[in-house]
Amino acid sequence: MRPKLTLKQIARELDVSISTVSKALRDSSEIGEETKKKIKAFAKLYNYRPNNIALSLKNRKTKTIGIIIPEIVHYFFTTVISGVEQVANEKGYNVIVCLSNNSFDKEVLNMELLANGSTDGFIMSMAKETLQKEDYHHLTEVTNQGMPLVLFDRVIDEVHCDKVIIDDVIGAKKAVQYLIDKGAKKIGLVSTVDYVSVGKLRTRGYLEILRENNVEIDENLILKIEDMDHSEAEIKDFINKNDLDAVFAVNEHFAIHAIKAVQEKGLKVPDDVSVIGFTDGELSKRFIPSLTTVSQHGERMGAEAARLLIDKLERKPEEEESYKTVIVETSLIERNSTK
Amino acid sequence: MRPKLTLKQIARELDVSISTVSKALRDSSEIGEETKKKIKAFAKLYNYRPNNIALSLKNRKTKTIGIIIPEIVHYFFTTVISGVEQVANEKGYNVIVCLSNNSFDKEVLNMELLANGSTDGFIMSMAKETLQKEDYHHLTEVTNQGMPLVLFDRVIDEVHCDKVIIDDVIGAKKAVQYLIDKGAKKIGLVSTVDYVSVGKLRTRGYLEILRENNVEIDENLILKIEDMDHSEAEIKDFINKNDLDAVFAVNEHFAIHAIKAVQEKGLKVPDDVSVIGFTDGELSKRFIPSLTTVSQHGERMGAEAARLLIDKLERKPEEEESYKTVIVETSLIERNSTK
DNA sequence: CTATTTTGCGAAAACGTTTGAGTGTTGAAA
DNA sequence: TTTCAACACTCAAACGTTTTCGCAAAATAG
Repeated sequence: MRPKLTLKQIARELDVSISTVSKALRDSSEIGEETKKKIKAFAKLYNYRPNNIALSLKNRKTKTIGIIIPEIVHYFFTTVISGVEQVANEKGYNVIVCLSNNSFDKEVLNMELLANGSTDGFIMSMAKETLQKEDYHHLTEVTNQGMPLVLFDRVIDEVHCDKVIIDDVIGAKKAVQYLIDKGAKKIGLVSTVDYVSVGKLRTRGYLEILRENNVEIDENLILKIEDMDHSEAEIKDFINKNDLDAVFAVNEHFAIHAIKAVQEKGLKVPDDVSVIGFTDGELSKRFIPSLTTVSQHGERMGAEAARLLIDKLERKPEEEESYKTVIVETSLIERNSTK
Repeated sequence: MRPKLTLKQIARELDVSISTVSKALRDSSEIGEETKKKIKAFAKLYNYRPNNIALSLKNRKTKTIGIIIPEIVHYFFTTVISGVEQVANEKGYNVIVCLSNNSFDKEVLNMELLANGSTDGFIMSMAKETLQKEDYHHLTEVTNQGMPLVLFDRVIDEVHCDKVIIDDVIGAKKAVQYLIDKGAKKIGLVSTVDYVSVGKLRTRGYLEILRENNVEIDENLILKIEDMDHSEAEIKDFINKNDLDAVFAVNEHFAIHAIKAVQEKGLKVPDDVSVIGFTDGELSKRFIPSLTTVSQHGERMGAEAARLLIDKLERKPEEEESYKTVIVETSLIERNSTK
């Protein structure tokens, strides 16, 4: 076992000072050609690599981006990570992923941990519990310390920072308009409770577009799922009770449960009932019938978020502070669950 | 903007020395009660948190685990990460995730990056390209430096380290035996090329169990997919050419393509043809028909890997070195793609 | 009232790096 | 011969911690 080589060891070995070694390796003009050559050869031979921790301490930056997401076993978030990673690596940044498991406490803990020197900035999507509590002190805390923060997907107005979101309202409108255009009259909505901002916004899009098309709004056609664990039963019940032409579900999960429920009711998708989901994940592509969905382009969101964060990190201090909100367009992907 | 508080600043503010502050906060008996109280109150008021980077440098350990995986947009890997995360956090460790995108170069780069002080050890699954190249110098490099490494899923014998694998052979045998028990005579295999070790092992299980049951092996019933991008067409062709009772696919992806192909051929799953997959992902659960699969228990694998790694990290230096290979049992999950 | 112990605190080194300032030697110009 | 610049290098401080050691002053013992 050979421990890591340090400048000090090289210096001792070659009988020069530590600074000489450092300067030689950084090709400083202060050091003579002979010495440089010797030191570089030695460093190469023994595969010297500077210690990142020491560099971070010295430079007071880590070249690392922290991502905090509610859960990783979730297609959308992994595509976002993928997008962040690509841009980050391109620009010489590293990525740390932490999970909040949708818990407020763990989110706070993770932020504090990473904020104490581990990362230069944050990209995050807020935990459900945090949204419920409306306690954002940990976010303002880090921004007050001068650490840039980019929020994506689940964002809130109260926190001042860069944001990357999709046009949830427009996305929902696109979907429902599409159903209306196909002749649907009774369009059901399967959404989440309102403190989940995406649920709220998509619901708004649904309501707005119905109004714009002069379709009367029937509260009975709107289902708001509180508890994910019982979503299947609730959706089944909802589908059975109502006689729908079409269903707009705010996520994949709800969409396929709706399809199952329709099929179990003895009806066909898309012949009797059309179903549209939100989020373009594995399931949507592979399910049979494959799902027509509003695609969120997670990878693009991640890339945008990374770009925003790195811009902030590399901004000259004299430049003026300003916060942007980037809206990544959604697109409707037609597949076989609608006709 | 208020920058992070340091010991030095507290010391200056309260007119004591840095060491006094440090000791007071660590509740050393060297410091008088009065002074301790004063310093602690100040630190609490201004929310002092020690700088992790400085601590890492001082202690020469980071309390961070690096995970390197081929891709993150992949259910199995995310479950593993989830498992690692749980155990790591329990034991006070942080997790850094890096992606190799199945590229050898990126894998090497990531390892070097993380090895230079960022992490105390590695948990990884090797990139496909690395397996092809059979170049493991980056792995031996880090282990030589005394950094513990735990390999999971895609492992190789040449590297000496802890490993977490599933009993691929036994898993495959379980699946195929199940098909035989159900009366299948002509059982097709959809596998990968042999340098992907899991493909090789699952193929071996298939062959062994056929032999044990005195079923003659027909090479025509074995398909080895080289190029994932053309897997769909290849599988379709394979299904059309052969008149099978059942199909054993080495992953979800292949399994659902097999189901599609069977259906497009005008046959029914599971009535005419049974299909079993490997890996229990979202697709398997939600596909219709839902897939009977061999579950890999990714979360359990991640947890085991984390435990092995942390054991190594916290091992006293005098304890003897030894490498374990933990085999996580697979289990057959019966769903609707077999009868 | 001296001698010794205890108490309370500070100085300094260390982790590995970078960098501005300082130093000694050489060689050439004045 | 003096002066000065150029060269090639070293010193030391800094980043934020922890920890060993040393040293006063106060408290106790004799």
